[in-house]
Amino acid sequence: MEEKYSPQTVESKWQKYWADRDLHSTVRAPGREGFYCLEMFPYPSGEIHMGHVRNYSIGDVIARYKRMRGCNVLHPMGWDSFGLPAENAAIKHGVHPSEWTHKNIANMKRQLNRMGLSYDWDREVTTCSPEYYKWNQWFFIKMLEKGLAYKKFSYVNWCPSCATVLANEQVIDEKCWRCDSVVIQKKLEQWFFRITHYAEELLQGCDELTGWPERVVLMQKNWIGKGEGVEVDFPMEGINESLRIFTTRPDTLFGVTFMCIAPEHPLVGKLVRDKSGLDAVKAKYGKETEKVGLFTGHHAVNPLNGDKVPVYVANFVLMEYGTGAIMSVPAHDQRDFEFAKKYDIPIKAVIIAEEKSETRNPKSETMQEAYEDDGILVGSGRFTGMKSEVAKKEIIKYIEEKGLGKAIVNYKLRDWGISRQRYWGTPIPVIYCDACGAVPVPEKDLPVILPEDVKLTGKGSSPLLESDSFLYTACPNCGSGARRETDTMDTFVDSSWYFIRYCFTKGDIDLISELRSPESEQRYWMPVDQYVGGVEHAVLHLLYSRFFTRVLRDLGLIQVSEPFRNLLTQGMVIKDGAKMSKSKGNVVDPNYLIERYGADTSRLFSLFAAPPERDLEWSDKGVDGAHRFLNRLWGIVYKNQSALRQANAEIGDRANLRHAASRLYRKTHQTVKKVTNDIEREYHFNTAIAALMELVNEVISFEPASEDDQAVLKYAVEKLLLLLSPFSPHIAEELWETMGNTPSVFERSWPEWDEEAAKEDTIELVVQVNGKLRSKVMIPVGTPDDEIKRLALDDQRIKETIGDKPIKKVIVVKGKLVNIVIGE
RNA sequence: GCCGGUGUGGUGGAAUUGGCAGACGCGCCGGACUCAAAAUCCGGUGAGGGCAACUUCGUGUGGGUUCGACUCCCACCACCGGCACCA
Repeated sequence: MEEKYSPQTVESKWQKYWADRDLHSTVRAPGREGFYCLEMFPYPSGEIHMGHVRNYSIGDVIARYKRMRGCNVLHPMGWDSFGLPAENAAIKHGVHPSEWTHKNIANMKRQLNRMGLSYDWDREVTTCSPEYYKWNQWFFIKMLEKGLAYKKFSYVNWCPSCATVLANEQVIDEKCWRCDSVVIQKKLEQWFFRITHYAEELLQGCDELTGWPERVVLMQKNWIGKGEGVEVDFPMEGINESLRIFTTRPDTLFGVTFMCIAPEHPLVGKLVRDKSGLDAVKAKYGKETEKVGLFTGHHAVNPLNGDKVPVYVANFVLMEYGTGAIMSVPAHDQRDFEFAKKYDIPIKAVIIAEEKSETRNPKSETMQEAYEDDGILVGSGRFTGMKSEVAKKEIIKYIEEKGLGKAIVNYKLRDWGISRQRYWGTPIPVIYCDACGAVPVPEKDLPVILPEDVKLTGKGSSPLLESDSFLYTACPNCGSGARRETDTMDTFVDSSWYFIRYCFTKGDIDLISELRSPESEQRYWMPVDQYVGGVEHAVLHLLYSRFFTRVLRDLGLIQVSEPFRNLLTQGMVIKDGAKMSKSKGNVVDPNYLIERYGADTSRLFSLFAAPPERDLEWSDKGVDGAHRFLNRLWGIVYKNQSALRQANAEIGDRANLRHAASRLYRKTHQTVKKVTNDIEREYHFNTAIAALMELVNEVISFEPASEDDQAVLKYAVEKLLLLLSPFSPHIAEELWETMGNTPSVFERSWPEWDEEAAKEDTIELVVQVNGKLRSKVMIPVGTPDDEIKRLALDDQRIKETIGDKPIKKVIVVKGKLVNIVIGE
């Protein structure tokens, strides 16, 4: 054994050992409890960053811990390898996206292995390989059959100068990221996935996500945005039309004083004569906060009270939500209130607060702002006097009975637009034939291979239009000349089901037969037991995956509805108060860190500096501290190596141990207990590591003087190494072997603790007077309450504090403290 | 605006059920080793007062509940994140 700890030597030795023995590959073991541990796979940008180090260290601790607890652990890794950066590199450097991507994958795989992560590479997934994206295409075709995929016109970001579509991320301050031209919205025909079909189920399913952080579940609920209300038809006066509106506040129906419709509302053409006025409203559509309206000259009739109200076209009414038309109640909606003030429209209060007060119940004429709360109805015909809550139900009932409208549920969730006018993605498997229209590519012709002979210039629209061999084909229906769809799929499609692909080994498998098999591996592994990743995916990826899981379930391919049982969202890595980023120039390069300190130190620090879900403030000095800790541990084993090798494995009668040995023995059990509980309880690795540091401190101050002492020392160090191994696996293996044990440490079980051995025999009893600490008394564990009371009152300092004041009460908290309450 | 989160020493963070606030690490101070420095090791380290024993204050602010509050309740402030004309 070297005197000095050399991470490079130790780490490469054990990485080779693990690889040679295939220690991390997993096979299904029926009868043995499976545990599927998954971290979000990276985009192969070329280099790993500190966010990866943190994410994958967390996942690796969980995987290694669960293995030692006897679980059969599936811990796979792969590459989210379609996407824009590859294409940008091609435009900039002329290198093919495929070449660029595969080079990056090779480099990043080497880096991940250098971190000592326990992945089963036999299941590696690469989304840009035809054997993977073939199934994107297969799912697409099935979804098309089921009506879950469809095509419609939709707005996209369009740069007029580059003549191409931009992803939202490429639009910066409404300008093109490359040429700074103002981006416009262009209407194009796009493919969509009907995620709204599952809106209600995805919302209901949120309640089952008990292993997810509450805030993520909440974000999903808000994103789905369920709104329960009613649709009501307002007949138009003088023309044979009616205006259908949606409202969640039917209790305010009697307060309607005007109506608004969206500029794209179908009735606009019929109602509006003033084209320039309409254009003015359209110009202010969308993001503008200023409210602009145009009176159409027409009126609608409130079917509940017969009121004639003016109809406006307004810039703030969205065509995509509800019916694209609203009833406006200025007295009870702030936005309507502002609009009414601007255009001098009457305000009619129909709800008053339950508690009577001038400020809460201003007159309609003197209102300064809308009263948006619930209350009691006034001036609302037969519903006057009802509480809002009751009135909502009664009015909906009335409307339905009279055939004026119906109760309805709306969601903010929109269908998922998956078309991208980009090259580096999964080709959408559709062929356009003049005679037959849009025809799906038959299953037997899958995959539709992404062609290699494409020049990427960044100019023009979809790059696939450049490849004649790809573009021109025969119609699968009639055989006549046809063209392929040139759009590719959003890369979020790739990541919506990769966790299912991991259930099988890599290669060109027939995924569908595998899934359908009654013996299917997926039945054993799914759902993912622990998913670890950044919170930035709280809605998109995590929602799409939940959607896809349901789609696959309804196709009869999988059995679960929810893909991820437990979710851990780790915080960002921060330096100098900001997220690490190249533009801020505050990045720390993991390669440098690993080269200088080793993987064990890097892992240890990223786990120790903060609990996983919180942001981690980077500290170079903190890394030094973690490194010192491992050095100290190395020193202990080096200094005591012969004693550790030769000592008895068995400890004699505990009662015969001298005080220091007994103390260390107890501390060892306490540490096993604390580390285990900290990992089990929300993965609090930072406090688990702190406990290991405490044990190391104890071991260092322990001087073994007898055989019994040496046995205790050996016992303590062995437990210490087992407990440390998930965090810093290489050094744990090395020292484990040095002590004369057979590798691998990971083939040992996680240590158990003995509750009796962990117990202190004496405790320091805290004595308070009126809640203030006044003295401490050493007492044996198990001292009866009466005795504790007597000891506390007998204490010299307590006697002095109390003096001759009357004792009102004495409170004894078992094993902790005594509080003596005295009078003045 | 709506929803959520977080506020604790010089600093990252502990405090598991309402029971010793500041575990562990960093930094800093002092000491040992050294010609010297680095590394390492040992000791100290919330603030104020006191020679000292000790004592007062102290977990964003203000109130409350309790024998006892970082922890529970009410009101407020600051910062961070998500959504945002959603009818």
